[in-house]
Amino acid sequence: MSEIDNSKDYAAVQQQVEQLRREIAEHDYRYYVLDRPSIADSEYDALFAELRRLEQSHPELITADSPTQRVAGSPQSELATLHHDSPMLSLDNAFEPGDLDDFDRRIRELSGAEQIAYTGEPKLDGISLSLTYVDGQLVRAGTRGDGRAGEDVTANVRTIGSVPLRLRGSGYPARFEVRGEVVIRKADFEALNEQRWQAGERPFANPRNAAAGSLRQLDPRITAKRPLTLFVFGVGEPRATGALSHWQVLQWLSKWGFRVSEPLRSLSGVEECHRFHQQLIEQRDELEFEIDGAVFKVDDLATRDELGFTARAPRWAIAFKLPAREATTTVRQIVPSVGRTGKITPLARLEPVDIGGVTVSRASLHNADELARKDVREGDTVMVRRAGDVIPEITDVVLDKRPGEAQPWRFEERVRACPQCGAEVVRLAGEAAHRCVGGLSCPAQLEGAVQHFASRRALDIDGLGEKIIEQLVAKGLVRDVADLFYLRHEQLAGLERMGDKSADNLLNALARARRSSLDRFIYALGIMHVGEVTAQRLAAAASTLCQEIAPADSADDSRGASVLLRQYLGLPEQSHITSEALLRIMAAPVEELEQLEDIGPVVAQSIVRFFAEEHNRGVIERLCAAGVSWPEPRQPGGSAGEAGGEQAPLSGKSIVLTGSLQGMTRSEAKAAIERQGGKVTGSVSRRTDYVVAGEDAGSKLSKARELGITVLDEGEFTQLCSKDC
DNA sequence: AAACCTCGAGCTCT
DNA sequence: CTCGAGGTTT
Repeated sequence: MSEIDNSKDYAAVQQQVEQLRREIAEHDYRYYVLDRPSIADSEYDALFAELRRLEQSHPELITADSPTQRVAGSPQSELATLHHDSPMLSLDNAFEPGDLDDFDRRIRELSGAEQIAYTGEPKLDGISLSLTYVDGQLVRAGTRGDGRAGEDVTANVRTIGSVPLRLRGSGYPARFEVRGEVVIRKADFEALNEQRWQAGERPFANPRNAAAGSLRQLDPRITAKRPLTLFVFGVGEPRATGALSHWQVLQWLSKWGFRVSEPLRSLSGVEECHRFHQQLIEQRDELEFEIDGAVFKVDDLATRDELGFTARAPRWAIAFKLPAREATTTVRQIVPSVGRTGKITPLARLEPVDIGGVTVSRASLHNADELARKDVREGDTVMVRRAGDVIPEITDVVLDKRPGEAQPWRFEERVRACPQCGAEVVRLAGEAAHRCVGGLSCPAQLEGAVQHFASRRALDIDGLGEKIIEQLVAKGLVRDVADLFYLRHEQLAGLERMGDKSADNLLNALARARRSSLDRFIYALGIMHVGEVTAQRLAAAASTLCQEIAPADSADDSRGASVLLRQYLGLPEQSHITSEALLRIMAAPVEELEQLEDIGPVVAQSIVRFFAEEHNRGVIERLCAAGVSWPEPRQPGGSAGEAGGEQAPLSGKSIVLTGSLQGMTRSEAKAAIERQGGKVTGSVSRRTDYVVAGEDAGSKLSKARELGITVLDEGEFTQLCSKDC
C-alpha cells in the first residue's frame, strides 16, 4: 500500500499524522492537566477518529507516544516487579503542631539559617507512582511498593489522560524519574461505586482503594475507563534537572506537561506552614480530591543535600497529618433506629474509636439493602469513615477478622415491628427504606407529626412552632397529636418563650382548629403518600365508599350507616368517631380505594395500613372526643359552597394590614376580616389581594404599589367589612 | 430594648 | 433554605 503511494503524498500523510498527534496531545493537556478544555468533545472525537483512520491505513507510522496508543497491550496474568532507580522513601509524620515546630528547629540548627523557605503541598490520598522518561518519552511506570521495588503498571499508567506520553517543551534531562500520586475525584469515586453496586460488584471502601484497584488492573482497558488523575510532586534526583529549588522543579514539571499537586504554596518559616495546614483543614471538604495531610519540604536543594536522609526518610520533608477520617473498630451490636420521618435505619453500635479527635461509637448502615450488601455482622472488624460533618459510615468489613460465629443480620427477621412504638413496619414498593406506620403515635416521629398536623394547610394551629412543639414533646405534655387538644393554660404558660399571652393565643388557635373540614383532617393525619390533593379526593368520595358494608339507603335513619361501619371496624358503640364519611374512609378496602382517581395500589395500601393500626385509631378517637369535627360532606358530586360562600366579600382573600387604623385596633380589624372569610397575612406578595393602609403606612404600602395590588384606605376597608356584618 | 419565635414568601433543586 | 416582618417574652 504505502509502496504505491507516491512519496509526496506519503510525506503529506506523515505530516498530517504528526500534526494530529500534536493537536490531540495539546487538547489532552488542556483537558486533563489544565482542566480547561478548549474544544468540544465532539470535535476532539473527530480529530481522534481521523488519526485512527490514518494510522490504520499506515500502520508503520504508529509510534508508542501516539495518543491512540494509550490503551495498548493485552491483559497480563500478573504485574511484573519494577526496581526503582532511586528508592522511594516515605515521609516522617507530624501529628501535632509541636512536631512541626521540632522539625523546623532541627532544620534551622542543622542548616544554620534563621528562617527556612518551604513549599507546602497537599498530601493527596491516592497511590504513589514513579514514572521514568527517556528522551522525553514515558518508558515505564511503577508503584511505590516497599520503596525499593514496586509493580510495573506502565500499560495502565499510559491510559491516564493527565500523564504525558511525550513531554512538552524542552530542557528535561535525558533520563529522569518523576514522582506523583494517582488519585480519583471524590465525585467520580461515588459514581464508580454506584456503578459497581449496580453491576453486583463489591464497592471500594474509599477513593484511595479505588485508585489503587484501578491502577493494579491486569487489563489496561479497564484502567482506561477509570477516571484517574496523576498529580506530580517531585523527581527522583532533583539536582539532575539543574534546578536550584524544589519550587523550580515543580514549575518545570508543570511546563513539561504535568499536573502539579494543588493547592501549592511557597512558605517562609514555620508559621506560614501552620497557616497552610489550617487552610487545608478548612478547605478539605471543598477539594475535589481526598487529602490526608500537608507536606512541607525545604525548598532550597543545596540545603536539602546538607540535610540528607535518615534510614527511612528524608530529613528535609515532613507530612503533617490532617485529622483522620478513617479508623477501624469492631461492631458491638446492630440495632434498628427510628428517624423523625418514620424511616427505620439499621445502626451499628461500635467499640468507640477516635477518628480525628471525635469519638465515634455508632454508624449508620442506611437501609436493609445497604446492610445486606456490606454484610456487616455483629462482632465484625470494620473500617469507619467520617466525611465532613455527616454521620460516620462503615465503608468496609475486614473479612479476615470476622469471628467464626458471626451471622448475617437480616433486617426483615430482626425488625418485625417498630422498635419505638410497636406499630407495623412496611417497605413500600420501590423504596429502599422500611418505615413505621405508627405515624400519629410513634414517639420518634412525634415532633414531625405534630408540626405537620398544625401546619397551615392541615389544621392551621397558629403559634405552634418548632420550639414549642419540641418542649411539649420533651416534657411529655404531648404524646400524640390528640394531646394538643387537652392542653391547659397552666401547662403552657410555664414553657420557655411562652407567656400568658402566647398561651392564650395557642389555646384560641386550638379551639378554632377543632372546627375544620374532613379533607384537612385527613391531610393532617400525615398518612404516607396522602397529601393535600389525595386527602381532598378521599373526603369528596367518602360517601361512595363501603356501600356493601353500609348502603347509603340505610341512611333512612342516618345513624344506621355509622352504626354498621363502627361495628365493622370493631369500634365501641359509644365511640366518638361519629362522622360517617370518616368511618367510610377508615373502613374502605384497598380495592375500593384504588378505584378512586389518582389512587393506585401504593397509596391505597398506605391508607389501609394506617387505619388498621390500633394506635392510630386510638388517636383519632381521642381527637374526635376532644371535639375535632367538620361539616359532613354531602353527596358525591355536590360539594362545598354553603352558607357564606359567595356573600362573604373577603372569602378566600389574603389581606395585609399596614400602618395604624383610627377606628379600630389591629386585632379588631383582623377579626373583622376573618369574619368575612378572609385571611390576614404579614407580608405583601403577589398573592396578596388587598392592602389596607392606615396612618403612617410604610414599606408594605410601597411594595403593594410596586406589585399593583389594590390598596384600601380605612374608609373603604370599613365599608367592605360592614357590608354583611 | 434586645432576644427570640413563628410565619409567609420567594428561590433553588429535585 | 433563607430572609424579613410582626409579635411576644425576657
